[in-house]
Amino acid sequence: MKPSIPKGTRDFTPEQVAKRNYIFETIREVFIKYGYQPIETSAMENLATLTGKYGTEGDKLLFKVLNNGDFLAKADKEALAALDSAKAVKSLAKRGLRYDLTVPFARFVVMHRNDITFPFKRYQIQPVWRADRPQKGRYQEFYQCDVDVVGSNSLMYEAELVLIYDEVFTRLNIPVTIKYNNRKILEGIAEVAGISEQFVEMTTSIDKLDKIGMEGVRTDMENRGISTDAIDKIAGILSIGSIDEMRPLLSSSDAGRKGIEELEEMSQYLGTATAHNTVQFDCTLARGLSYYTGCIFEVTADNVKMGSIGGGGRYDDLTGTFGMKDVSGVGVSFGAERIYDVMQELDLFPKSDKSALKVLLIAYDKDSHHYAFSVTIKLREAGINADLYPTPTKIQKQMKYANARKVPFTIHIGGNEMERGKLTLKDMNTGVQSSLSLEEIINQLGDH
RNA sequence: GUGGGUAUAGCUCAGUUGGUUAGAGCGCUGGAUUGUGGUUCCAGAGGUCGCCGGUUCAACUCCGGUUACUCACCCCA
Repeated sequence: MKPSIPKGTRDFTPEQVAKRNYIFETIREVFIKYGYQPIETSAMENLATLTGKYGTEGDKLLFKVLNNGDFLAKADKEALAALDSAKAVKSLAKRGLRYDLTVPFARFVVMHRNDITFPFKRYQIQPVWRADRPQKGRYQEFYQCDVDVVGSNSLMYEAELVLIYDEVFTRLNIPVTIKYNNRKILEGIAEVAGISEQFVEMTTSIDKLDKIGMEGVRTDMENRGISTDAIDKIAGILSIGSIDEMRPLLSSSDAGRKGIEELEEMSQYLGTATAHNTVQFDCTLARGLSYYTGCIFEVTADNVKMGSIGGGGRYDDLTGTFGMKDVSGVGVSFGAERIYDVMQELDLFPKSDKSALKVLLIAYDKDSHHYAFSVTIKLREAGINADLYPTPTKIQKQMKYANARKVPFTIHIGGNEMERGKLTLKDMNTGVQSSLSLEEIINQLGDH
């Protein structure tokens, strides 16, 4: 059969894995430095845990895991006869693949509440699955790097998460803009415009601003049934750039005032820190229809045309659906796949790879091949990534292999080397060869 | 869910208004080369032209269907 992989999935070559690990490790190091602890959850969740958490659209994108055994015997015969897939699936699949890391985390918190000390700071770097139509920068299996803290209302954490964004992208050498807003400010805008009941329509529309422009948003809001009066008011407020100018316009709204208060407190915490990237207030930032209730964040790469490479915010009642009330959380996510694409485009990956092979040994005959193997063992004991070509075949062929492996050094061992007890070390970049003892070679390669 | 595009060698792709034995580059294998690679030269292996049907004397080529992949929209990371 012709080999293939499911749509929206990918294989990764050794080179790609090295680059991806570089991103994951950088993110992980920063998370740990800020006091976050790792958790992991199973790829599969009970379907009931997942359904209803992502809206009707999200439910359609859940991967279901078919029940084992004679699953048809226990299936909902009526639903099957009626060809009602949505109804029948409940009796066919009791498990599904996780859609994001936030809902499994909420479940985790509730289930382990007795073992957790709050505020609980956790990070999680794992793949998630969505049965979406794949396209550029969008896959059915992709990694999320989430960092959240639950069990505290302190706006210190909002500031901390901004600093985490700043540090990660500084370390990765990606210039970014970190935008923030507050859901309560958007609520305030809706209230002032007199369309509180159309809040969801308004935010969905505003979220598209950078894509379709203000005129596009106006017509989109019209199509969603928002009055032109309200649209004028909303457009007027959105054109404002600073929190100070916004304050008087939202003074009549409780939510609006609270939102501004929260942003100011976050700014105070941030005030003492120096960010390397642009951190700016953007009242047009809306972030879809998710569960966010307070501050929201979004990160975009400067100089590259790409969707957001990170986002997150405050959610007041994430664990509520699992029966644990009044637990506030705030968190952000890093889009590892898109970060990879950005770094690839800007050529930001480090050239040297510590995990790559350092030296390949080449033997000229059977005797020296055995000798070379013992040298290989000694090099490995000295902590040097070393490999020996499996047979003492034609040198040309062995050198070709060395090139393919992109190894920076080769060690040649034949009768001459064995007699003199000195090995021939070749620098593959310069072509320079030198006759050295094993100790000298270990010293030289160990330094690099 | 809606709408485009593509499908030919392991990979990237050519293939003339339909015409007889379907090509190139890269890669692979062997050789030129008895202790030295990235360059060069020679030779070789490798294809039911995605699948099914239709039109035609004749289909990789035209038409219909189908499947897969892909891009964009919706939504999202």
